[in-house]
Amino acid sequence: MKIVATRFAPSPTGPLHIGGVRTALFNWLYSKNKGGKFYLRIEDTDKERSKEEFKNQIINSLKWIGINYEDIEYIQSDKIDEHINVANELLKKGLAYKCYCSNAEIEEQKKRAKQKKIPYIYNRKWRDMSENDAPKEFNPVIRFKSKIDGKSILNDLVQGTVEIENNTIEDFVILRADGSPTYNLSASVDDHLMSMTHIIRGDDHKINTFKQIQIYEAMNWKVPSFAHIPLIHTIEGKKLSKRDNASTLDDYSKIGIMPDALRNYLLRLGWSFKDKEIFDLDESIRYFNLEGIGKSPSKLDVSRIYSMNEYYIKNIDENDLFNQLKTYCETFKEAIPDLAQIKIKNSLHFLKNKAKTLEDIYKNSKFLLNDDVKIKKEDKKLLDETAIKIIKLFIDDINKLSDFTRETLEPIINNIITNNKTNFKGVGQPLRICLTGSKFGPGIYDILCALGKDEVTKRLSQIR
RNA sequence: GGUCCCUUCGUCUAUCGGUUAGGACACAUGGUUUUCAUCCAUGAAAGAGGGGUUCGAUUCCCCUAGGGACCGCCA
Repeated sequence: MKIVATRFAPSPTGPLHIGGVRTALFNWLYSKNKGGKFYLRIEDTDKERSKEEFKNQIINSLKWIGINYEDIEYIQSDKIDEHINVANELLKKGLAYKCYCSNAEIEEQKKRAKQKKIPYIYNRKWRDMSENDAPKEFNPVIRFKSKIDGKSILNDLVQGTVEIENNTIEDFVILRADGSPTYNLSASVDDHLMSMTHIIRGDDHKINTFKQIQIYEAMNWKVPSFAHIPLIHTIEGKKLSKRDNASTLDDYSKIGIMPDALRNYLLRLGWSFKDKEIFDLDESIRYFNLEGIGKSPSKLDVSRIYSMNEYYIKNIDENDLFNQLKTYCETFKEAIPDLAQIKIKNSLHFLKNKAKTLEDIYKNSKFLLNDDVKIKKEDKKLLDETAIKIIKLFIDDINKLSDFTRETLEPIINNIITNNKTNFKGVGQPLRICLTGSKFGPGIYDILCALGKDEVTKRLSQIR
């Protein structure tokens, strides 16, 4: 039994978006589930548009979400010579041919087809023409001699049996006029060279698959299994593209979405395992299969990403959460000062209760991060005479306290409430504003205890 | 226009001929929490339409409608 090998083969012509990440995830999970290998191959044969920065973005995205690939980094352009050799071999075998049609000629045919409203397909003009008739002025392209009669059948692992009439597939170009290989050639040669057993990719590749299978067969190579997964659609129902906003992993990491949460979300988008919603990493690998992939495209729902992230915030180990928060703050906000680290770590149990993202936790913990409290004008109005009076009473009361805990603070606040004929809000709100600079935030006892007696006294004393 | 694919609550989905069509997110209401949120409970919410096959169809088949992908010397 051959070991399962899958790959993710993006082209570095734009940032990797969330749909591509899901394709990578499915490939990775499938191979891990089978105890196989997973590779990354950078398809950079479009020299014009391929950029180093995109390649790095792709690699960083995979790293961030935890998809690790085999060490060997495949760069498609390294193998161009081998692609060309295969083209020449096909030529020699009579399974490919030189086509001397000019661009203008092809364009003209396309235009005519459009006018007549008939589908354009290259007319195979040079398929059987002699090279003696070839014009000398320009270089030919090499076209693959595609099957004309009958139909081809693809036993797709997701889509089932897909049939297509062979005459709808044209004699596609495998070598350009400048001698460089095209996608369908390069991809099949590379997949063969890399011994891929399963090719899992977006179903926008389905037609390519019929072309590529023909190359495999022409070369007498073993044809891998194919699985075409439905694309992810935008909320408008269109194919997700690089231009859509909130589509790269960076867009999510910068708002404080955690990799595991996004991985879990992406896994459940278009794939299911009974009613199970939460899959930790091990479970993802253990349960992943191709049978669970649905056939219809699914829409990206950001609110589910948030709620998944919220679930992870509330349920993962707090040390883990803290480390992720620390990295997040360093990267996107401000580094957490050493002194504040322990305070925040100890306060995580309540800070995270109000958070859907790491950014929310950061905002909730701002009052611990720096000690100068800025009070907004509108909030300042709430600090009227009675409020100030209550704060002063509170300072006096806690002064006597040796123990600064919820248990000792509760009676103090309750006393102030009764003595001043007010309610909890009447005490809690001014305290909160003075201590944190905000009307909203963690519970008042949580704030008090997290800051400690000295800091509370200090902050409250500045108010007048 | 041609080829191929898809169609269950708003969204992601469960159901492998017999269910009061289930769950999750979002939404609404109520409760807990002496703010906000969390949490808990409850509720509203779906088989595109039409034909078959069958004792019985969401499930199998066909047609229609709607949606999508592809149709490059891009990948």
